[in-house]
Amino acid sequence: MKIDPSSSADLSAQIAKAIRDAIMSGQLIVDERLPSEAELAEQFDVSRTTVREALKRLAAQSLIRTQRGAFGGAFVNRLSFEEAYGQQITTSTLLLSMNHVSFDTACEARFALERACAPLAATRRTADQLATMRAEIHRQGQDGLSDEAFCASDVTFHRALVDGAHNPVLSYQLAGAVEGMQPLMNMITFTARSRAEIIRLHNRIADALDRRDAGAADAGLEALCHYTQTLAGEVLKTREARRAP
Amino acid sequence: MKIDPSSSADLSAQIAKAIRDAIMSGQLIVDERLPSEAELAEQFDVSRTTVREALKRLAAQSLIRTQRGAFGGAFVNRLSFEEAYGQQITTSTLLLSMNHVSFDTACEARFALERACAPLAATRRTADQLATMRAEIHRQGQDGLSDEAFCASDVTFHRALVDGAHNPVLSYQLAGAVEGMQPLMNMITFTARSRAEIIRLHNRIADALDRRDAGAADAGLEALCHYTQTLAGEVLKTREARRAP
DNA sequence: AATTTTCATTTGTCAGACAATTAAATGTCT
DNA sequence: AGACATTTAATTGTCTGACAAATGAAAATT
Repeated sequence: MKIDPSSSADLSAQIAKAIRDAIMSGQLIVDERLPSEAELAEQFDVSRTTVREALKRLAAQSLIRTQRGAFGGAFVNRLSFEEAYGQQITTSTLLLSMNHVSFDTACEARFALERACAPLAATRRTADQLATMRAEIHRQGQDGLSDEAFCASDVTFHRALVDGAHNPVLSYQLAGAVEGMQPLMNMITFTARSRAEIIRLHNRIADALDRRDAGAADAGLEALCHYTQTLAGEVLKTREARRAP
Repeated sequence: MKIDPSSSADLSAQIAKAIRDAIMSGQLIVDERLPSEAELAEQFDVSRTTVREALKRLAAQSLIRTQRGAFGGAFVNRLSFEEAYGQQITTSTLLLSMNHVSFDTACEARFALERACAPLAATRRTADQLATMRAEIHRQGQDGLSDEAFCASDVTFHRALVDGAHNPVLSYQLAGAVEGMQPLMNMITFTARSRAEIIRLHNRIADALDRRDAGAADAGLEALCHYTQTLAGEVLKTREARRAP
């Protein structure tokens, strides 16, 4: 492996890219041990410091893991769904918060994706997922629940719905869409009346999945999407009125 | 900011987490300059080396960018859709290839998500997206096209469809689903007959979007999903028969 | 045979140095 | 005064050399 010294990029970035490419192309396979830092430093003709910075970049993407001690080293990491969820959520959250994505756009995307899961969930959902959804609906009706806790319960409810499709790839993709929206959802103040309406729609969706009725589940999600956007629209209108009376 | 020395994790990982949390919670805003490496080293009571490794971790996630020279430093980066696409694709690709995700599962997820875009694309697609789709269909019919080139054109076609929904959040999410599947799609050998059938279905979808007929577009995608899975099933069956005759 | 000790290897951290870059500050000339 | 060249200070990028900490293998001991 060699590095282009004429490139303007940092050496550590170039080395990270070279190793990343090797992993993605299959030249380095899962659990394979990379050469030691000292060996890599020699191969790339850079200092150990630079190699280490490159390895930290890869570790940040969960592409490698490191272990100290003799027979330790850096190993190609099997990217787990668990780790991938985390990264998806981090990226999605920041993407939404940093790019002035409107509530409507994010909401539309989230529910469009969630509705894609509905037919599969109607067919495949187990008693387990249904129980989670019912439990969260119950929690959402409790008195003294903060808006944050209500939103968190909402996320759990929807993740159970998505998991009902029993497709890990869908669950992974939806993790970003559902959890990434939480900060935006947290901006809404949920009145007792709006909570009641959301709970009603949640029940409608849970009932539909209970009956394995894909069409009804989809309609319930559509209604929930519409209601959420209406709610957000009202909150926004109120705020603007308060700012410029 | 302080660091827990009793924790087992690397100092650089802890520092990276502390800064990442500050960014995600809004304590550090976009384009804000972080303290210099020397200052951070003093604040966290570690060496500059360790701080640098932490910053490289954050840079790998596109959370910060660095600039040399006086008045340079590390700045909180506005995560662009562009950068997020890239990370999504990297993560999705590795996730699929490293976890023995079956073709059917990946295919199901991809088309479920894509069908979520269809109704929006039928309403909002511009002439631009339609032109891209038609052009790619034309390319797909050319003689002497390699399987890889055919797949690449397929990706472009589907991304145009997704972009037709004119929802950047959807486009971002689908980038992972569509492009992450490319290595799996590349494993299929496309015969002249199967290419013709795929082109027929692509035309059917493009026609539906042309007419702004959401139902027909959805049906076309469903048919394409089914055909793709059939095709993959046959390829798999052939390979197994060859391995154990 | 089981246990303890030693040892070599490897990553994690540190201190100090210098190169490269860059924008501001300063100086110089017209 | 304004345009241009030079200096300067701050900051990241890289290197060197060192030591600590962890860890599994091998050797020594019981």
